Amino acid sequence: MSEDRRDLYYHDPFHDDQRTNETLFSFFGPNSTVRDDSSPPNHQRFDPDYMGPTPFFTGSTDYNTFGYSSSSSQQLFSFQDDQKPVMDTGNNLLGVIETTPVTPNSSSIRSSSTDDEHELKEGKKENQSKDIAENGGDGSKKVVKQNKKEEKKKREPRFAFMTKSDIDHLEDGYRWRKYGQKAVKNSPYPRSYYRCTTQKCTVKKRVERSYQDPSTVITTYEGQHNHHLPATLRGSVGGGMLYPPSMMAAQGAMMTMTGGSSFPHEFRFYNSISGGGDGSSGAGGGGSIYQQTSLTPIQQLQLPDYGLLQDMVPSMTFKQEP
DNA sequence: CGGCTTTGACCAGCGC
DNA sequence: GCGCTGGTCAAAGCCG
Repeated sequence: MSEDRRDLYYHDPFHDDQRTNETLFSFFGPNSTVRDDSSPPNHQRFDPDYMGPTPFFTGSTDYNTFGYSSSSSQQLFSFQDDQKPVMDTGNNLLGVIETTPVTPNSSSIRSSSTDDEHELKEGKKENQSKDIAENGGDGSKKVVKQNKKEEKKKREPRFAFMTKSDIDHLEDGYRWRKYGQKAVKNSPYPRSYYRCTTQKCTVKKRVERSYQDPSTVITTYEGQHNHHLPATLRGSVGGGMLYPPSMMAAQGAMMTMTGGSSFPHEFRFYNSISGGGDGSSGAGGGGSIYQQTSLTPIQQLQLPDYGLLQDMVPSMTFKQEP
């Protein structure tokens, strides 16, 4: 990994409070004023029935809803166009969603180029393994290499999500299996690798804590779920549970980046007000109560090519700051 | 006992 | 070509 890469990732001061708050973060719709309680009827979309056969990440719902299961109150997310060159940070769209309870000073934003090439490796490696397996173990290396190159072009949609949380692995309604952990260069915090436990679901996520802001957890989702939420978790959803922003936002991101159905022109945030609990057992206890909270788009950063973004996400309207 | 985490080893890409 | 780094594998152990 080059220093440049890391710089791209960490360069923007995560706690830069000096940025304008006026920048329109158009993910939230043309008028960009994130909706609040005066929400449309479908704001009960946490109802598993509402979710219906459409899992998060599949991009068939009309818009996103956030749930939140941790004590954190702020999220930062970025969309990444995996069809673009690795170093093209211009394809990263970032924003901060700040909920009402959060301290205003904590608003921040950063560039998150993340490591596109890593997912290339992932894809290649995974496919390589598959190829080997399918070829009887010592299959043709040529075939493997060829497939590598082919795979290099294919990338799963990714969505980086930053959350202020004491909890590393936020509940998001899906079941994950940790398959690796690596120390991250220049960071005291390791990066954990998770895979969706559902068979044939290739969604992965990386979770790491920002070394610059240990209170911030960076979650990167990769791929799209091809299944429903786990029944047990879904059940708890109906019981007043919520999904943390990670998944909800990611879902919206996926919808967007993959050119799925209409992009949510509003984000709704459900803020946990669980009664004194740690809030981390979002999918489990069912004791948490979620309060709908309006979101305020804070700012956008590094959107050098709005035309490109528009192409990427035709269902959205991007506005450039003067 | 099944599912999950841990952890060291291995592999591949990239920069020098 | 070599070393560094990130990502994955897989065996071992843990836990409910």
